[in-house]
Amino acid sequence: MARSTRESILTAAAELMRHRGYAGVGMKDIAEASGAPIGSLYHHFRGGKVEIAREALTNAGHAYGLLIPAVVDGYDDLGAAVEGIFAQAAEDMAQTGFANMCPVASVAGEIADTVEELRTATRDVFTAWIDGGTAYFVSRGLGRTMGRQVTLAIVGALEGAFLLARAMRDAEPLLAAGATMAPQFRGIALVPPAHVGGATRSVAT
Amino acid sequence: MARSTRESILTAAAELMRHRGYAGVGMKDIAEASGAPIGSLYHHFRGGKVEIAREALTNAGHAYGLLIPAVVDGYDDLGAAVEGIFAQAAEDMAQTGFANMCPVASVAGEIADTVEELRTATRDVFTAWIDGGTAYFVSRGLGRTMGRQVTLAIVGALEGAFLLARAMRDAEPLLAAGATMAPQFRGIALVPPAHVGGATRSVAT
DNA sequence: GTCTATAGACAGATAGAC
DNA sequence: GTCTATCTGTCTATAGAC
Repeated sequence: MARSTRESILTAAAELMRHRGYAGVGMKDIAEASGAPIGSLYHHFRGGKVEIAREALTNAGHAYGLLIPAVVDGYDDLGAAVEGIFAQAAEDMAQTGFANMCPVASVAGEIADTVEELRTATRDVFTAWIDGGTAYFVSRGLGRTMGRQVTLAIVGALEGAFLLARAMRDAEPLLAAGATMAPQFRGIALVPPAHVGGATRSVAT
Repeated sequence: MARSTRESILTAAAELMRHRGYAGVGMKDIAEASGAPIGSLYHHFRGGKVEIAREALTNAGHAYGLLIPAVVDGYDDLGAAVEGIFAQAAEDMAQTGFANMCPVASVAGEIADTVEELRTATRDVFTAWIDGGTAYFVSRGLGRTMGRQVTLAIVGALEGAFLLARAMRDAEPLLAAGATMAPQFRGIALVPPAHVGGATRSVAT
């Protein structure tokens, strides 16, 4: 899965931080999980823990940014698409024993006021999601303003519902979010996706 | 503000964890911020850091659970109320320099898979919010099913939008959430609140 | 570029004087 | 019930052999 040492360090860090956040993960944990000794971590990432986290979050963020468009590709009605996103998320969560999907969210709340370099990293990930989602919805025929608002609402509701679902070990918050947001958009048509299709959905990091 | 030593320890812990999460706050930090020496922390909380966090989160959770009903009290239309909640949240956030409103959310994502005692504490807080919110909306004339779904959706969307807003240092996610959810509920009437009025909105812990 | 050993600071927790 | 001194373990980071 991970060819280089560098890569295995990043995937190990992302996986650990997804579960335990930033401060809860030690360099020793990352070393053990990646199979690399501590020295290698500092050899590949001279910036230490912060740099590892920054790159791990950025990589994971890019991967997760593809998920929403991949799911929406299968729908031609915005309301149905929104419902599908949350239903898919609920299913994934239940299958993974309610572990959070994305390390970015786990870390973002913890470091927003303290580690500026990581705050900007999470901000950049969120911004990329929102800009990318907006562009995607525009390509599916929505107006730019509406595309952006829908993307912001979906991403925000997803992250919050994940938080509740993890703490409660129950998918109800995700389903309630979908059920509440979807009717609003029912009847709004999406034009067929322009690209050929490629992107497949993948849950694991 | 905080009379007893015990109380000042809990408010200091809640305030610190609101900004830095659980693992990011040390006992020494709590001691310094509360004015109590380390020994006092263990005298009052034999369970150590976990017990302090558990009680701090529970207390803060109760306080924040009153906020949504307090805001909604001022509205007689569900759509306007939903919009009001997010507008209010956006205003508060901007005023506090985008610090998260509630320590429960900051901590919940970090410990859901690792510190079971704190996970149940956050779960209990969320459950109390949802049950309390449902009961409140029922008292305002909504059906139980809809009241619960609306509460779940509001709480989830709020937490997620807070996360985005903190990372981005921008209130747009909160406003987008309100704008997206509100129209759905416009025209659904709320009967006047039963109680006399008392509860005033308070942002600080 | 890989890996070991360890420095130096700090964590959570405790004992016990007052 | 308050507070100090300290124990033990772990943290991030580094030095330097290979």
